[in-house]
Amino acid sequence: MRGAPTILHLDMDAFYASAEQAAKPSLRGKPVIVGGLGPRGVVATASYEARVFGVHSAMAMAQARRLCPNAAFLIPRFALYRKVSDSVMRLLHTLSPLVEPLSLDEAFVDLEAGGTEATVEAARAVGERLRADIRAVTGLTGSVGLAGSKMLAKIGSEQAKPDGLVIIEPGTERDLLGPMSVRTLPGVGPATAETLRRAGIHTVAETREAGEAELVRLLGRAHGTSLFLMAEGRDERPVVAERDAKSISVEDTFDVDVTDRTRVQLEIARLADRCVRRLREAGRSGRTVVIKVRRYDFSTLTRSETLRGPTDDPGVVREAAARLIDSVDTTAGVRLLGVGVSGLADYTQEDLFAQAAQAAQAAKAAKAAKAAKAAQAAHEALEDAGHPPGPERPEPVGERAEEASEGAGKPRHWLPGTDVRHTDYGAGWVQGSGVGRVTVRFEEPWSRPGRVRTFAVDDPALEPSEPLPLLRPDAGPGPAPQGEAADPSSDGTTDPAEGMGRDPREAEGPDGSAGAGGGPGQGQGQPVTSRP
DNA sequence: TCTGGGGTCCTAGGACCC
DNA sequence: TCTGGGGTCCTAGGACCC
Repeated sequence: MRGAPTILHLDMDAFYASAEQAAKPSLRGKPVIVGGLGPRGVVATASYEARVFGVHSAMAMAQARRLCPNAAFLIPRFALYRKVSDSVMRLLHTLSPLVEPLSLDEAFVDLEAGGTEATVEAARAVGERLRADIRAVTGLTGSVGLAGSKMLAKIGSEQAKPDGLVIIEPGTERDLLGPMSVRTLPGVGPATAETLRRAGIHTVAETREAGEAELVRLLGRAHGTSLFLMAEGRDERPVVAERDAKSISVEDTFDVDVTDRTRVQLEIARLADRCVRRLREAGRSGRTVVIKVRRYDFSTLTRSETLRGPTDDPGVVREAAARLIDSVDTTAGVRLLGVGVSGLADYTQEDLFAQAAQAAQAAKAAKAAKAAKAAQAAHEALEDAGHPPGPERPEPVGERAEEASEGAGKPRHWLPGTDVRHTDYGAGWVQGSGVGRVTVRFEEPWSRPGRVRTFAVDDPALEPSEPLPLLRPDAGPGPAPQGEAADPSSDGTTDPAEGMGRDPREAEGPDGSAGAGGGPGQGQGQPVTSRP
């Protein structure tokens, strides 16, 4: 606990949905729901307009559609969010070297380590300037919490939402926390809340009164003690920058449960390859291979195997994963499969060869030993199950053959929300598709709301394209505008929400680039100030 | 049309070792 | 031949977070 509110927590407001609204002028002021669009998708982020209807993160997409049928439903565009996130994180690094990102849209900053004076006034000034800079650089809004600890800074940013700043002054923590729900405290989810509720504990004050011993009895050592400290407003966790990942994993939920054993094995092999690709991109290698299986009834299990040494060899990981799935009964159907690697080691350029050779050798040895064991186990299992042991080599079925040739025929899937470019109409995004047609809205982040046109899905004039930046790139020469764009127009009087919800029919034709507004380059802040 | 995908941390039991 | 006491590693599961 610090005597001054020098721990800052930034949380971007409805991040994915706001980014989509900034990118798509026709969606501003309207409900936007970003998430998986398949039959088993969930909501990643709902815009504030959609939240009014009761839509929230992690809700099944099907339910969101029932609650808010008129929303725009879009798939996430992580490439765009990462870019925006990077520029926000760069701004945070100008405040302090100690920045701890929690996700693409959230981070702690230790202002004290950045030399900010330890006073309420100085902290507030830094927080407000940051908010203005974020708006100027990204066109989006973020909320800021400032306090003497991480927990309270985070509670502060939550209270500040949307588009605000809250300071929790040191000394006021206990009184502030007392009446709040115990769910407010970090680490208290549905299960813990239920355990506490059964013990008659609902608020932070009641948690405090229960005492540490009782909390430890209810929740175990680590959880109990940390909860007691949090309830007292005591939180000494430091802001930690640059934490290395400890595991890397990939998983897929299938639209329909998979029962075919061959398909299960194929999917596991694909996931293993994807996982290794990610591993290599991160320049790491790992020693423990984990598979994850979620069955038809949502029950989930994991199986893991630790190799003799770290590897980033796709063959080694694929084979380990294959052995692991062999031990799992999937006959009733699986809804999800996953492959992960943990026990990560750095994989540096110098010892690349030595390490690779060593890992390969170790893996080989482990493989030989395990393979013998696995073969024996498999043999027994088969006999138990009443199957004749023997080399079953199922042929690929038709389904697989089709999948394999999918790339060649190029049947294009136009997913709602994705970027496209048309040779005549320019940049736009897919609004929907079906029965051989695709509907595209032609607009750019800095244009007025655009027009909709419909094409055949295989129209050669239509191509997938990259996300455009949210603010019009500076056309002129010279340095890119940055932080000190604390210009007077950033004081909140020109809200990016203005000019929203305009009738698309008013918009000018999709003649493209030279369109509306524009303004004298960037740094002015607002993504769109178009007016009638 | 119930329930994504990518992580972190903790617990607990058994193996193994000194 | 009734139970030692830790430590560490591995595996599996679960809670939680965004």
